[in-house]
Amino acid sequence: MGRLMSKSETRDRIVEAADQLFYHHGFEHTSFAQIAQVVKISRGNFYHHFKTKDEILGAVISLRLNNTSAMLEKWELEDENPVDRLRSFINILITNRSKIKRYGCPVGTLCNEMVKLDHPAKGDANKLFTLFRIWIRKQFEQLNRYDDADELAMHLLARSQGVATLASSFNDEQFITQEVKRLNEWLTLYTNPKNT
Amino acid sequence: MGRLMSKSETRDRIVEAADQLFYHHGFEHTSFAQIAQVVKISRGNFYHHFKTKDEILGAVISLRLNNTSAMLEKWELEDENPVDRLRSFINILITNRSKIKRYGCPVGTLCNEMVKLDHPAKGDANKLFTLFRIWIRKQFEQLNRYDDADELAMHLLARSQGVATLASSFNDEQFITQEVKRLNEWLTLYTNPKNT
DNA sequence: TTGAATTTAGGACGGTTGTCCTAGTGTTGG
DNA sequence: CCAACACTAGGACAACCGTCCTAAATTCAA
Repeated sequence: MGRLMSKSETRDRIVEAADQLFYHHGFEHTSFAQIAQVVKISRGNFYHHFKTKDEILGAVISLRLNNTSAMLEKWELEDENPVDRLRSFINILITNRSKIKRYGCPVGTLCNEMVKLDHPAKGDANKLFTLFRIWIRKQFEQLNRYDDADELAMHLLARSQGVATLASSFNDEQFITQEVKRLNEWLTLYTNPKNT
Repeated sequence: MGRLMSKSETRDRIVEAADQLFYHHGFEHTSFAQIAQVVKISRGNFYHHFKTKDEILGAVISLRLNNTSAMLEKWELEDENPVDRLRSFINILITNRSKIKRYGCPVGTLCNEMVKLDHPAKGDANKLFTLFRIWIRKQFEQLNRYDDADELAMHLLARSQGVATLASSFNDEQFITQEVKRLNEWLTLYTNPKNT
């Protein structure tokens, strides 16, 4: 009767569904049953694709790492100078503002949960942050901020995280716009290469 | 044999244990069994003190609201001027840095979880943020920043949240010190009352 | 066309969860 | 001292969880 799907095809659909559900409702609060309902496969079928729930989590993190890498590389190509690239980073707050308002930052909230659960994948989830950290640091280095590039990168990351946390807690989208303006003003300070 | 404890006494011990466990492992991941183990009462005994788990959550939030209020009032009395009061606020990042490194901010992470669970107590948890928000706003108003007092309050809150999120994700205590220094420098800009 | 391999559905399983009931113990006021 | 009350322990309960097994359906190669 029904056509069977290739293993990898179904696998991808599972990972994509889990990705969304983990973001919307958290990892622990998402069950196999919910994922199965979205993907429209039977609960028992999971075992054929993933041995454990943690294995799905691993695949989701891996997917996000790939997507993030691709995004960062795209910015690297599209934008002429480091400041514009950093503005592209800041601008994801605007682009994703309605989702951020509802669910916060996908990276920050996942890391938060992993920390609370003391989950083995804690370190892998953090690689998402590290990806951004290194990329931002590189931009500041290109602005000749060799000494404090990493500090500036962490600062910018933290600012973004704070915006996402408060935006979702207060359900306030306008606050995102407000803070992005501040961030862009702050970034202007670093437009001109440092002298010395 | 053993002496019975008054209802309110046991109740308080339950709430305190739950408060810690919710902070360390999250609300959903904390079970009645775990709380019972800490308080050293039987699982079935809960029903006499709390009808549901959500009721415990309500009591925990209420406790935190009281503690926070008391802390803010104390700062209001102890510190001479608004800037020093704001520095007291910033300084909790230092005071609680080892716990923040391990578990993040108790307010932010709880609100995060409530949002993901779409929990009825979401609004109550957010009152914790609002408490800080109003208090910080008041300090900026006393610095004659009538127009943007609330914006500055939200900004300061967001900065603190970002620090807590990244500190726990990267398990980095030194980063807290680093950012607190930045925050204090930022605050210096507002030392002198605005002219107009 | 036949046989092996892949993909699927459905359900069993042991464990844990929050909730709730009941019997018994300790406490206290009359 | 006794009855009313407050508190507790232990376990029943249905529901759900992640995991895993088995058998049927589909696909594909020989």
